[in-house]
Amino acid sequence: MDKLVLIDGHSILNRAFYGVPDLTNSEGLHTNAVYGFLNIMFKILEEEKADHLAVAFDLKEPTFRHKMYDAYKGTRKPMPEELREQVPLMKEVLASMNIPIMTLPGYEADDILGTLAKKNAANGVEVSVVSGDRDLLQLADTHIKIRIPKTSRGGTEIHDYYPEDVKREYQVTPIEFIDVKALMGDASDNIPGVPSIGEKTATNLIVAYGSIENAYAHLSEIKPPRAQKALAEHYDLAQMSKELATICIDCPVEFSYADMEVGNLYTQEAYEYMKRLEFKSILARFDADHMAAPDVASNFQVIRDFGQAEEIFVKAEKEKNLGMQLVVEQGQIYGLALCFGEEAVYGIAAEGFLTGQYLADTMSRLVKKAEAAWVLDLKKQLPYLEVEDGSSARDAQVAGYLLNPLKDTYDYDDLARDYLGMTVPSKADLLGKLSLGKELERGNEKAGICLCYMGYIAWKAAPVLKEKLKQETMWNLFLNMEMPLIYSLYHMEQAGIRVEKETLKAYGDKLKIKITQLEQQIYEEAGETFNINSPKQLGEILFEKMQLPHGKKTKTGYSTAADVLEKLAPDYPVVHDILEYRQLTKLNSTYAEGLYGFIRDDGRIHGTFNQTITATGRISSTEPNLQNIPVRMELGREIRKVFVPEEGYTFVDADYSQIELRILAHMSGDERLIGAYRDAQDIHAITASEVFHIPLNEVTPLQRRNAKAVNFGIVYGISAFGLSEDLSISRKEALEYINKYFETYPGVKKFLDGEVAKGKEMGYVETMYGRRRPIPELKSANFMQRSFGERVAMNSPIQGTAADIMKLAMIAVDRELRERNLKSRIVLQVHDELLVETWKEEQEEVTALLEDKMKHAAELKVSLEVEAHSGDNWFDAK
DNA sequence: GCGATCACG
DNA sequence: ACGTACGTGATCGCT
Repeated sequence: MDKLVLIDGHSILNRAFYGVPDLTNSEGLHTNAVYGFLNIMFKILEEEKADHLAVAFDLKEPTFRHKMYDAYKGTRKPMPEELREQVPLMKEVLASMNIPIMTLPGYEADDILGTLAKKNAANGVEVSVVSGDRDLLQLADTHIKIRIPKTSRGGTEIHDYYPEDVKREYQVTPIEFIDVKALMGDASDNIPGVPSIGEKTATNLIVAYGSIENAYAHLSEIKPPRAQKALAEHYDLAQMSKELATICIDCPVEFSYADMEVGNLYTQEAYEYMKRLEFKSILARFDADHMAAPDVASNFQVIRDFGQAEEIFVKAEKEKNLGMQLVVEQGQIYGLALCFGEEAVYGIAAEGFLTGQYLADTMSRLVKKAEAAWVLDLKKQLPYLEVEDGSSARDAQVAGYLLNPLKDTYDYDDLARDYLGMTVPSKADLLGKLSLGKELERGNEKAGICLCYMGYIAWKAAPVLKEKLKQETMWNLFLNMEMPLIYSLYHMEQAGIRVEKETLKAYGDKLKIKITQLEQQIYEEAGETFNINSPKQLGEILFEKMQLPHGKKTKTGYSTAADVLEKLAPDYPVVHDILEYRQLTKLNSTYAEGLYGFIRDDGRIHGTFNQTITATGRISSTEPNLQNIPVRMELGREIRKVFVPEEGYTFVDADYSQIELRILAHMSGDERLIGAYRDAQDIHAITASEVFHIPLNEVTPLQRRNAKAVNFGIVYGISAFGLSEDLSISRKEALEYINKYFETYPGVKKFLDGEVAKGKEMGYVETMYGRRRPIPELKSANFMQRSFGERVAMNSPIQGTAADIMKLAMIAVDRELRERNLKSRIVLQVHDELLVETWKEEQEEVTALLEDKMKHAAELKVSLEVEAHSGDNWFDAK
């Protein structure tokens, strides 16, 4: 079937500009609109499998509409500079892909689109018109689909309109839609409307009469009288507006169907553009066939012979800088990558005399001899190496994370792209879903190439990463915080935490009994059985069948979130039961059953602590997540009783007291807040006392609660809306609290404003230790995204500095435990808390050590306070 | 694969 | 006017 896609150039560019967070390439060019446009275009081309495509643009010169009406578009808002500069760029990029760009003197893009759409549809072509502008809906027809991209959270979704869809949404046909628009006017195009007729009245009139002309013919019947009078007085205006709003479908545009055929989009020229604009995801579309990338892989050598490997190792021993990579999967070693020059790139497979153990030992030896041995994901390789804290090993992925913590992955192909300007095939490109180790074993050539790339890129990117880290003053952070942390995290993972398997099972069984009871009760109360876990089904039962008053709605239906249900719980027993059911099923599936599956034969859970995930510098925990074990609710908290120390050991748990607020006091330098911490017993009460001007001993529990919420809000990047939600008060009241807080602590206000300003100017904010968080959203033209950026600018330096201090404390504690040859070991880190499995004879020493190292991890203008408790399970040690 | 929900700091 | 508190991960249902 013949298919044609027509794009409204300015409109989509505009959409993309406001929908995509600001992007800038290294030359400082703004690129977000072009990027968004291309993504929409590719998405549609793929969806439609269209073979014909063209993009229409407006010209600057006046059109027939201007001749008709002087003010037409005369007062249109000027385009922001960041967008304006992207228009010519967009055209160049389209031209580089041989996509026709259509303009026509005296006409707008709409007219070109209208003409081509109607003409081609009449010839049996299926036409899609892509625009952000709803005016185009008038073009919808049996064979013309209007496609309007909407930017939503996840990305862009495209809404499609055939005539019946227009009717469903606007109650009128596409042709009638013109009349509606003419009656109500359109400020964005400066089309005048009939005074006092708004969208509702206009729609009603056209639904009733079909057109302005026919409505006028039935003038005397028109209700309300206000509309009747308006139409009578302004009929000529309405008619002119209609002419202005009508898209021309027979303008003299000369593009034939054949002119719009899609050729090869992936030209060398286009490739160069995508590279220059740094559109990585789009570059990925240009497969290897279209690129003339230098063939680095021709130097790669896959080694399976012991003698050859030995010769290489002898050479490698003399090298200062190495790139290496030990391939380990499921406890087995499959190979070693080794690189020390452009022509010294080796992938050594574990085979015959080249055993895994031998390769690992060789790697350990080389790490010891080298000045710097760069690898990817050192922590994963440590179990097989004799490499310790202070070694020459450097992790290129962690370096990549410091340079840009917002990325999802730091694989060798990412590093190659970001720091070497090279497009190399990713592991998935080479092997798909196959495992590298297994393919290496099978002798798959591509696995050898993949292995070589790992070593090569680690080696090649190393000096670039080092230089960038130095330039951005993060080299020290890298070398003295992130690299040592790898070992602390590794030790913690190796240690694992003991979990009483049987007790956990019993806990789960207890939950399951109660769950079954509740389930039955809920079915009875609802009068039918359904899946309580399905928000969709639950919403229908509660808010349709049972007719409970609904609160918020989500995109997909009624919200059944806890905060909504809690409001209903006092009045409806079934809601109360559902809330309890939710709580219990959560505990059972995520914690009881979830954790059970992670208990290894040694009776312990060895989770993974990730160092390159968070935007702020915190670590994260997976498989399982040991940083979100319940504590706030009593029943959930019980689960901590199954986390126990080994025989002869006890738990010592130490956590920082309000570390983030203390950091705020220090970083802001606010004298009053610092003063508050000099004799801080209860910081929230002190805040209440100072903000509300009342003696400390007269602070009511409510005032304290409010002050606490404000303190939290400040750390999160305060907004009146957020605070009002949290406290269930009006926005005005929330704003008053905030203003009072800032009057009391002007230094804090100054600091937070300064961070936002710094973020806007530099594009990033930083922690006390120089860790950066880029905030592209701050430059967004979209209010929501920009506001988010502002909150992030206020929060990240605080949350990130707390993370830094905890990392320093962790490293210090771990080192000290080892240096003193103590048996005790850190088993968990939960952001402001360390849990140490402590040899009973060492309890006193370890407690003192923990307090000392944590308190003195940083010297701030206020003291860092640490609370330590001990117990024979995690519940009791809190 | 994604949204809704809910567990933590 | 816009529509939110900051940072995470696991599970479930559903397309």
